[in-house]
Amino acid sequence: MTHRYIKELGSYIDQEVVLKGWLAQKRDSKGLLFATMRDGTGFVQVVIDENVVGNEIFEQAKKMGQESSFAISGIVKKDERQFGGVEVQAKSFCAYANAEDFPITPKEHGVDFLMDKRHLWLRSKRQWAIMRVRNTIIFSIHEFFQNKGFVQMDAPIFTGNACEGTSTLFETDFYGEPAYLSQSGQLYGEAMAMAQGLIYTFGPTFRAEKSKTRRHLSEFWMIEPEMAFYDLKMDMDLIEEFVQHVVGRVLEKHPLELSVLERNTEMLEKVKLPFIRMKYEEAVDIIKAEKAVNGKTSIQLLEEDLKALNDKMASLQSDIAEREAKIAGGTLTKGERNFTQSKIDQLKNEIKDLEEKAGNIPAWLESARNFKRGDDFGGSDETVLTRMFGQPVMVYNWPQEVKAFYMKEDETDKGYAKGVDLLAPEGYGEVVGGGERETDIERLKGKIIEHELPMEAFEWYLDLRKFGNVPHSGFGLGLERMVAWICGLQHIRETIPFPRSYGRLLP
RNA sequence: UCCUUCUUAGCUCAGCUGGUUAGAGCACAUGACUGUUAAUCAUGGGGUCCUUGGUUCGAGCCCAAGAGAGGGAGCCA
Repeated sequence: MTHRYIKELGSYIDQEVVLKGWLAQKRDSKGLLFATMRDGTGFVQVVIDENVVGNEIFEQAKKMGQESSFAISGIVKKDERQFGGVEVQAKSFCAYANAEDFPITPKEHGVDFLMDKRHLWLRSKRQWAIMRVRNTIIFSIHEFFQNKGFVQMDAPIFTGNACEGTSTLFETDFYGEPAYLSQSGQLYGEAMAMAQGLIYTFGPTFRAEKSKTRRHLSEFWMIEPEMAFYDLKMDMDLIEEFVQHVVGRVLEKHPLELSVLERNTEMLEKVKLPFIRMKYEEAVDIIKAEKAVNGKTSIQLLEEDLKALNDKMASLQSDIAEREAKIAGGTLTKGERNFTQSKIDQLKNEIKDLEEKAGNIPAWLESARNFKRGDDFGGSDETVLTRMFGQPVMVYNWPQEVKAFYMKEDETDKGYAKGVDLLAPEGYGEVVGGGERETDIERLKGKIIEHELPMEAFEWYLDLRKFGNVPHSGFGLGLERMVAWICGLQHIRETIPFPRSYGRLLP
């Protein structure tokens, strides 16, 4: 008999298999033990019957703590009630190592606690599902670009200059000289595109901002394609094809994982070509409620959302009151009382979250009303704009001042840069940012001076314009934001195995 | 950096107007139960109430400072 993985059990119905893995959860009653085994490829319930395996082995199995490692052989049975549709009836059992007092119990835990235990948290079903989806996203990104003949390149991590001159960078000592950890590989990508035509980078990126929000990490992974002979329009066409490809692959390969994550896939099904595209000025009209979408302005929609939140909170409150009355009634069994009590705790937490959300809306309303034309979008503006459509929105032709120095000015739309941001719906914000690059060397020099960047650090970059200058474009994708959006996660920290953020260096 | 909320058992939380020996559930341990899916029953162990200082006859609760965390703003992908 050969070792099989849980994932493949569907093709071994009524056959005997060997499984090796860890104990995710167990329940026992007299002579019968239900153990949920996980082996990395999935989760399956194993039933161990004292009459089958014998008293000694049964006792041994019963003693296993959560996350003990063990192997079994047994018959695969179809059972629609089970996660994955099968269960295994054990014929023999063999322990590898017992585990005691595993800290992550089937109870709810706080984020801080779980982050301290991240090395163990990764084993839980939800984290398992996220990491599987992350893997598919990474693979499908490579697949997309490789199929189109793009060459993957690695940009340096140590750099001598702050590329866009804006963000705070991590400073290190490079043989006595200050060096910075890369915040973007894009300028190097441009150089390589002039050598290979179509390229993409896929590497780590660092930002030293002391941000504590659900959208930020200090270390994250970025994908930056760069294409010679592409203008802004071709860039946008590529972005939407690319995003649709990645989302499509996840939908295709991970229905089970998405259901573990309770992801509403309806929103993902809407990621279809062509995406909504609009110029910055039109987006501003919508944010400022000067223009309605589907008969509603942003302000009306936000006010409706606020009301809906308040209604929801009121209904949860009455739900809690009802359950509390039940407990006070005193007719419940102990089990029912516990269940009701934990339900109440859950509802209270839900209310807390809703209160936080509702608390933000007035500020967002205010910021939408007072939005200053010409400014960059804030987090709330992005949320408001995509909220109007419920699908990804591409905003292009931004005021030059808010975009990086290398963005090309639109000849027919003076003062606007040919940049584009792809905003994901449901509050996930900017997932992709890109645009057509400035080719006029004099203008580039002017911008470098304007942005007060050290000219000598950009000499090599300016060389790219001196030798066979061509129109070219590219974009950058934040991997973790993409994972958060596709998985529908509250927090970006769950999207990467070991997140690094302000105040978090371990584990 | 600013605004805001929080810190009580291994975990999630309750703790009234400042008043006797600080509670619950989960988890854990022992026992009972042959089909469980966070819902069986009984018993048991488990506390630096974040830290420091102050007010008070008396502080988990009030005041001050500090540390850590959550959410938001700014900045960004």
